[in-house]
Amino acid sequence: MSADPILEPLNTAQRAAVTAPLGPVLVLAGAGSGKTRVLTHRIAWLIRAHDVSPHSILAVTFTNKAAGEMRTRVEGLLGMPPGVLWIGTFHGIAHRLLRRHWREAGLVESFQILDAEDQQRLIKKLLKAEQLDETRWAPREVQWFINSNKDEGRRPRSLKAGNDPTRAQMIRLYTLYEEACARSGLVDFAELLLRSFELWRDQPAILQHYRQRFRHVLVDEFQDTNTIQYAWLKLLVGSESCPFVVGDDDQSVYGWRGARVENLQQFGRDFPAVSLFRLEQNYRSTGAILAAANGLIANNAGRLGKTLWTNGAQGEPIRLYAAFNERDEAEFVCQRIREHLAHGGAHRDAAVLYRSNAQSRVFEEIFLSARMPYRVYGGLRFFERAEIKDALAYLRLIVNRRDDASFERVVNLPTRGIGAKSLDTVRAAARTAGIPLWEATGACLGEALGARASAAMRGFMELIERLAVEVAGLALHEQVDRMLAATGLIEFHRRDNADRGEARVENLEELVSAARGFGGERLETELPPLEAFLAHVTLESGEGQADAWEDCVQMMTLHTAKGLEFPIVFLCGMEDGLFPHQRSIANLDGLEEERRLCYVGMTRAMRQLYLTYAEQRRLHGIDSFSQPSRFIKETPEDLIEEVRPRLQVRRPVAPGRFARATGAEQAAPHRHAEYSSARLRDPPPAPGMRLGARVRHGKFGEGVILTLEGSGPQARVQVNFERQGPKWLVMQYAKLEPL
DNA sequence: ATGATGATATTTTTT
DNA sequence: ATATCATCAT
Repeated sequence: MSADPILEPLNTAQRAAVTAPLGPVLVLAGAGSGKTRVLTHRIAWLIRAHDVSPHSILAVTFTNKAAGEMRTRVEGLLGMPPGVLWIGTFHGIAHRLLRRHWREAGLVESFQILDAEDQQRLIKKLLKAEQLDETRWAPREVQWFINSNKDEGRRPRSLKAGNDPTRAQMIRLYTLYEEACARSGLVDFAELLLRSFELWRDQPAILQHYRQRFRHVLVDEFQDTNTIQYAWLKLLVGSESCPFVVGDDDQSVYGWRGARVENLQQFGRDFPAVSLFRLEQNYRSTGAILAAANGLIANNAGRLGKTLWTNGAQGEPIRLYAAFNERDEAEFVCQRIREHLAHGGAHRDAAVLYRSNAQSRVFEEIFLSARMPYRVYGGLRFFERAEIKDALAYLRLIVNRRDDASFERVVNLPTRGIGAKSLDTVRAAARTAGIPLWEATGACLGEALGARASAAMRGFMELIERLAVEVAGLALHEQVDRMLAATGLIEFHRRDNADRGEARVENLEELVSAARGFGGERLETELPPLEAFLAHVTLESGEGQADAWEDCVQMMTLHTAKGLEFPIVFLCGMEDGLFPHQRSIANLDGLEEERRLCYVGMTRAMRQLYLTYAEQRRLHGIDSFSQPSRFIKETPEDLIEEVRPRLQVRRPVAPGRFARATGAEQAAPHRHAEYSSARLRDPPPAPGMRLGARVRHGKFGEGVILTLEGSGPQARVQVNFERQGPKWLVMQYAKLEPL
């Protein structure tokens, strides 16, 4: 047993979980405790020790990356491809089911997947058709209403408006949206899950089949499951199968998009026979980093309880840097990375983590001028680029003429003389007849449409029909290539003389390469290559930037960093209002989720952890002062070493105070001591600016003065705004108006 | 059909 | 500050 590659590399707790008796298992796995390892070794163990057929194992993850990693690692353990074993994301697996059982699920065979952007466009179209004001009915909110109801398993008919007219309208829009999707053969992300749940719920024979097949269901990141995902799992598992779920309540950071941490506790109630395991030994971080993270997360109530520990060294203290402003912050980080490089380190060892994407800008500027190579994660991905989506829309029309979203997108792209009026005619016809735009257009030709418009429309329809015929039987990349030529998309962008045109042509050419490289292996349901490709690109829209493996400083949001690790981590923008974010500060749940996010950030660090904040930060064009993040104060003080204590000289308060500061203050690392010592005895810096006075700000609206510091134009003032909460402002720039 | 203008919002993101 | 987006004018 000692040379056993499956059990030998595991510690006691991991081994206990992997070899747990066949039955429901819940593994609470702390950050860096070998979560994926337990999952993959469990799969290998089932196959080897229990002679379980890979055919009867289903492993579910949230991201394609995690699914891919799991597949590779299982393959490595078994020394062969796991073949029939199903490993995939919730959405990927739901999609697979719907392709197989499209008829029973009430879909059309060639249904296409709508991504978030497509969905919003469709909603906007609906609002316009309904002549609803977009300021009253924000598309984002309609979208949120629809998606969150789907995530909770609710169809429009099961919703009650009560006496709420707003809600009634929302429900109506949800209904209209569903009808539009059905007409067009479109399925959004949430629909994939809900629809496959309903498929099982309403088709006992099909459910029975999968229940019998998947005797072992493994789930990663269980704390991120939403209501419908959990219901789906429960339905599948029934009373016969063995669910093996792994999660960490302390890393639940997706509550805002429907994830239910409570599912962890619920699992215990739904499966009373559960075996519970805790993985608390951490293999990633130093003792100091773990102690800091543990100390911070201890401030959350209602945890399942878990304390990470390590056999390793205590390591270096957590470093705290109080920057003068956001540029100083970025320069400090840059400097520290340089030192790391000077000691022989690599760029990629360092990660800059922040709460919101906007923060990356300053770092980019500073890094650029310092010639520090970096890579920003997140942002637009390849298949989300406008020109790529245009091209895909053509391909989707070739596959499914009823796809209204795609029709609208490209009917006049490149421009072929089909104007808004003609389209309105067609839309009206489609709406009254309840048919797709494509059909409606056919009916309008020569009748409702004038001669010119008819000719243009006919040209468009013939183009699609001709392409569909021409392209049939060609290799996938030739299909794409032919389409690009025939539609004139390439030509269209080539004519765009602005330099973005060139980039777009390149991207379109890249799309052809992507098609050439598309294996289409997966998906047992033998989808035709083009349709498989289209599903693939919306479900796995690919990495943000191609050169992922160059030696660059890594920059990303805290959310994106979840699941990753780096030797050196900089947690930046540690300011109240930014992190925890202003919008989360008000309620306890929101604040606790932010705290977990901070915990996630800290536990990404292997050797060194830096916390930085800026005393003054320009955000949305205005400078404001903020307090250091409460998360800094919640981190045990003895673990923190201030890199450079604040120098009074750098603070633009009253001019008279400038003379004092000398380097001598370096020796006194008194944390935060001077923060709260506001000097309230100063005279009011401007007429009407007193404590408690009401003021108006151009951007923030009205508020009440809480604190005044300093005098003259350099004075700072803290105002509690009705809408945005408390803010520090510089009097000189704030242009406050007394009320 | 294209570009200028002005209003508006600006946490986090996968699929 | 800045990006996006709708509306309007050319």
